[in-house]
Amino acid sequence: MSVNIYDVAKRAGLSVVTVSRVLNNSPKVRDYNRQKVLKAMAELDYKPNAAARNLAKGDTGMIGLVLPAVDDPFISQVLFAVERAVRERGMFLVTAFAASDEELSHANPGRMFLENRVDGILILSPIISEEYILELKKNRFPFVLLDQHHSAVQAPSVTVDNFYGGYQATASLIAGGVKRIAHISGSTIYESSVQRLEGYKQALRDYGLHIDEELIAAGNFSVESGYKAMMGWIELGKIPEAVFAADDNTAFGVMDAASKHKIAIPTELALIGYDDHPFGSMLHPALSTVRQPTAALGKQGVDLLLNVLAGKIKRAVTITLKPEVVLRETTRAINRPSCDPNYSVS
Amino acid sequence: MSVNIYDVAKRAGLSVVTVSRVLNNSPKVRDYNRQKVLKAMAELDYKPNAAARNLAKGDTGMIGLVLPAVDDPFISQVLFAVERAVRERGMFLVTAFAASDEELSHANPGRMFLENRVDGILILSPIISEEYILELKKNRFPFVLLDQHHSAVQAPSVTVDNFYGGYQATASLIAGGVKRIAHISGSTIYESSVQRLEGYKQALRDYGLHIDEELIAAGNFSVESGYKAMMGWIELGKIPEAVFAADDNTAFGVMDAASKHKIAIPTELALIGYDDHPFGSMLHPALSTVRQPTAALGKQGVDLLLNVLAGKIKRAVTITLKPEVVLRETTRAINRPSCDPNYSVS
DNA sequence: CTGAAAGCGCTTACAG
DNA sequence: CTGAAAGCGCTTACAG
Repeated sequence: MSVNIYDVAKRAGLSVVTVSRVLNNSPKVRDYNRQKVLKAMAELDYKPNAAARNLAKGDTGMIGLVLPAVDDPFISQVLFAVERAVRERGMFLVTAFAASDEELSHANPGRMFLENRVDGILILSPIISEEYILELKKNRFPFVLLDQHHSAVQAPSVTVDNFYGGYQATASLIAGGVKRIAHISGSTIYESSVQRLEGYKQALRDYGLHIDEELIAAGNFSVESGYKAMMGWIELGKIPEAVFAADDNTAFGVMDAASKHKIAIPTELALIGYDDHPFGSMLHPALSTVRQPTAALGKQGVDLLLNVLAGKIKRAVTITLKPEVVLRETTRAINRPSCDPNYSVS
Repeated sequence: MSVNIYDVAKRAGLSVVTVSRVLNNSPKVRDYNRQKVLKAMAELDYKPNAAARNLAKGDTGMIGLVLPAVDDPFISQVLFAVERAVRERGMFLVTAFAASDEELSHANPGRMFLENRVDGILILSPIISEEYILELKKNRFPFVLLDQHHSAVQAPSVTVDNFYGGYQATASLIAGGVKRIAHISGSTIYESSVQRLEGYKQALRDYGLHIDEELIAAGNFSVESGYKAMMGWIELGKIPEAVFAADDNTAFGVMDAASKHKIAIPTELALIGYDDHPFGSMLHPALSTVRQPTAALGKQGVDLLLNVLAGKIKRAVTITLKPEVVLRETTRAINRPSCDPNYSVS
């Protein structure tokens, strides 16, 4: 129907093999001939057919990304980073969103590798069944896990150190001179939530502070859960001096509750979130937070998958990235003696 | 390398044609034979090769979506809807994010159709050069515009009625009994911003209210622009009774400023946003807004593109969807005589 | 550096 | 309802 490699070859007065070589930037084509081919291509408005190419080469030039259908800045940022990395390598990104865990584990990614649609897949999801991963392994379908921890199954993955993030967030609060530091966790079915909580506890211990279970509230990464937790403490008359929220959404809820009850931030209540939600920097006061290395997560995930595809990876490698604390206005100045037990805030 | 249609045919004791028919759910295969093929496929763990299929059939089974690399609930929701619609039709979604207008108009979508990677593309972008669309038309590459208006170029598209949305938002404020209604616009390089502004003005006119240019601020769909606009009016001592913000981000900025200056919402200031950002319903008070028909936009966009691909569309059709006002707590009760000029709020 | 030939794994008329 | 044959548009050894 449309112009193909034979048309180009004929017009250039050369063979299809040469045309193919020009297409693939093979160095062994006489420059004079290369020009002839290029000219013929332009004149005929030739567009290579990806399907034919894939069939002949045995790959698809496409990478799949399985991710939750959730409007969340962390997810979005990783998605952008993955797409960019894939594009920069001349490939394309096929996205499969999963609205539910069920979809995630089965229907969606299944379709991709069952039809050889993509060369490999990246899986960005807080939860995914181990059986599913085992099936991927059994089928020898190349994949890389993003921001995911599986103790039982060995698989190539790129993760972020949530324990470190929780620890640093808490430590930066402590450095501001506060002592009664609360935490509102994320859903504890997620390993990341558990790790952030553990980091929080460890920081408290390391600085000789008491771990008060009443100041640890169960949240679920939502504005609402932050609001409710804070309201709970207010009603109890047990208002903490500082809150480490498991994510920025939760922190926004805390700010909302504090605002409603005229609790001044950061003087009466210091606050730090997690994820560096774009809103955080625009609020008054601007929210301190822990920034995840989303760009690196996406890029390194793609690189790792490409290495798996190239057969360069022998065993299950795990790359661990570190998040970074971003101090803005909801935490107090930290250039103070952070470990002086006699120091107290005026 | 892996098992192909011949292996299946041999094992089933039938020809590849029959196997192919089973693969394509052709009705003219004796059920007994169909079972034999299915059994052979299962036993061999056969996976059809998409590239071979595409090459033989002449299509790719993939739809491309070009969209801005922006973390915005409207964009995300349309993306989810498009992916779902594409998936429900047994196809796959290839996403191309554009970080800049330059990327949007050229590099990205160009790659998709230049290599016949997808059967057609959907373009979701506030701005896109007309030359680019013209080029798509010249190349006869199937595409559909989403939420985009081009006066000069005729193209199949699905849009949302922003004039209507702006009008209804303003009218619902008026119904609450307020008179001095301000507007903070979106970037006016976007047609949608202009339309919302026009709808606002028309509503004011229709209800006999004065259009005060000082109460129309230029924003840019950001929290910051809402904050600044509101702070501007506060400093001027010219605080409006109500604000129609061009989007929820802008409205959040207004809430932030109001909270800082202890301006009570909705009693002292009524407020309505646009887009139905998930945060809106979680704030206290919960934000009234205008909900965009994102699910329908995505679904109908895909349907339209599929019709274009099937050759069912003759000329440039434009489907226009209507947004819907969602009243929550930042606007006042509307069961009041909305058009009574003598009515005033206590 | 260039090209003839075979092959990638399907589908599509066509004939039976 | 079933199958032999040709074809989709490329790439890859192999030979020269």
